[in-house]
Amino acid sequence: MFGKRIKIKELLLSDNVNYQATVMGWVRTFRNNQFIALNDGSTNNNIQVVVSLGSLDDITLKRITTGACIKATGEIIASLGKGQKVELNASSIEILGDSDAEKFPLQPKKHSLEFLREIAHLRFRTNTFGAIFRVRHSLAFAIHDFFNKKGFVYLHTPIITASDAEGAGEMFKVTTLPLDGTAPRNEDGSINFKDDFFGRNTNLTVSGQLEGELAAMAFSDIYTFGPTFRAENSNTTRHLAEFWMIEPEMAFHDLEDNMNLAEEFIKYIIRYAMENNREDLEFLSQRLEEEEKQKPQNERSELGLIQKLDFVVNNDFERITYTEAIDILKECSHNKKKKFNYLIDKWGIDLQSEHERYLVEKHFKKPVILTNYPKEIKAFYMRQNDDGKTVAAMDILAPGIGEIVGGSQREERFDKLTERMKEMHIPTEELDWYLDTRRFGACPHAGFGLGFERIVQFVTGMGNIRDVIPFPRYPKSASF
RNA sequence: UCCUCCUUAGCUCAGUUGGUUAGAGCAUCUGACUGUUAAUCAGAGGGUCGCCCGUUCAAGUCGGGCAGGGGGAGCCA
Repeated sequence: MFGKRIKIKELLLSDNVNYQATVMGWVRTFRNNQFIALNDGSTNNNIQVVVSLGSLDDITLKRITTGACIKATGEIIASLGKGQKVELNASSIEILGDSDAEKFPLQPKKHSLEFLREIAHLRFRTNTFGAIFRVRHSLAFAIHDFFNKKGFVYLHTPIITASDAEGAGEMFKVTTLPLDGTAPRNEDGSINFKDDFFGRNTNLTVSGQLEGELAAMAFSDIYTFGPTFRAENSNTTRHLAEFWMIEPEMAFHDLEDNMNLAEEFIKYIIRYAMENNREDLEFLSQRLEEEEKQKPQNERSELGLIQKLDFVVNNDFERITYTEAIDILKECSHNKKKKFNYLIDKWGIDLQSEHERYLVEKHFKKPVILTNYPKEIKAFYMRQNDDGKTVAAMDILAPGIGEIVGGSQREERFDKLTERMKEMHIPTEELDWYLDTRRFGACPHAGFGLGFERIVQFVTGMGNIRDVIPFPRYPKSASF
């Protein structure tokens, strides 16, 4: 049996000393030919492995380099130095994997996030990315935990879909037809998919919502949590071509129920990370603080990362309607002084990110839930309000990130839904299976979608979404 | 896709009005030292200045194009 070792997290958690232990991990630094800072990914903290002078031959000593993988056995003792409570006094050290110091790109120094993105396969071995991906794990776990406790069914919606009418964005095509121009064609010149693998045009999913609604009409409460694909040419710090999305769908919920659940959900998963990843968040908080010091005073955020999360968890989100938001924006001095690139003049326009940021970061200084948008700027499936102008939509806007959740009460009335689909040129025949939910036992229901990487960004304080997913996919980039 | 900035050693960056042999810190290698905390000290190696074209007696430096990257915008989660 090889794996008989103690994880560094467990070892550091206890103050016990004077016992034999074996640790395995990767060398972060090797100081003084004597002190190894060893990390195994279980925690951001390293165990100090002490090699007593003359106890190792020179050849082995030379192989203890940054990045090398080693197994160390010895006695855990109270540290003779400052900076750590306990350390391992090595009686034997075995090199499990060498790491050529001249070639290993990670050095015991600060690297830029841009450089680390180019070596994403190795960046897990840094403090920052170790912390990020442990937090990401905790958030993912907390999501399942939250819904499971509430009796939701975890639904796996298809990744390959035949419908391209979801309207959520450009889609990636899925096909086994040849790309050399010899694919079969219809008379009008378009590709004939009859002989394609699925016998029809298929794409990667942009949302599992429509399928989620089908299941909610049987289980009452379901959620999806899986990868989603958008072929948009988006080059920003908050968009990916492949990202993970959480989409709960609840029967017997109206817009208010929906908002309540979304707010409770966000607070739950943040709280979970704060309770289970304290050290990682403290590290990330410190990292952010140092990054902020580079910025001019007026651009720095008022709260530190942990303070910000504390605040979000302990305060109610602000809830206002689209109409109220327009009034606030129209009357604010920022608008009157013409400081917006897009000035707010009339009801009905879509809010730009500068407006959302103003509301969240300047006006309310907390997460904001915006409701009841004009129907013209929202999707076909959102429930029409009695005013004939708005739909029961809600977006949750978070400081620094912008839109983090988009949701709505769904239009359960068959006639209203099909009418709206026709107005918006959504082919009803292609979504006939979806309309069956309205034909057979329809009920008021609601749901929302939450971009997983966006919440990971929010909790870790990372500015670029490409740094919170292990191997980011975006235009012109699909390495690893 | 649009706007804008950037690209010089393995990494982070200096490099003056265009002018002789392009620098620093860290990393790496060699040696010294040994209870260090990104150890310290001494020495050494390391460059097609992103690529192509142009202006000029002369280009890391000026102009154009291309590529890659950052930030912002749009689309959205």
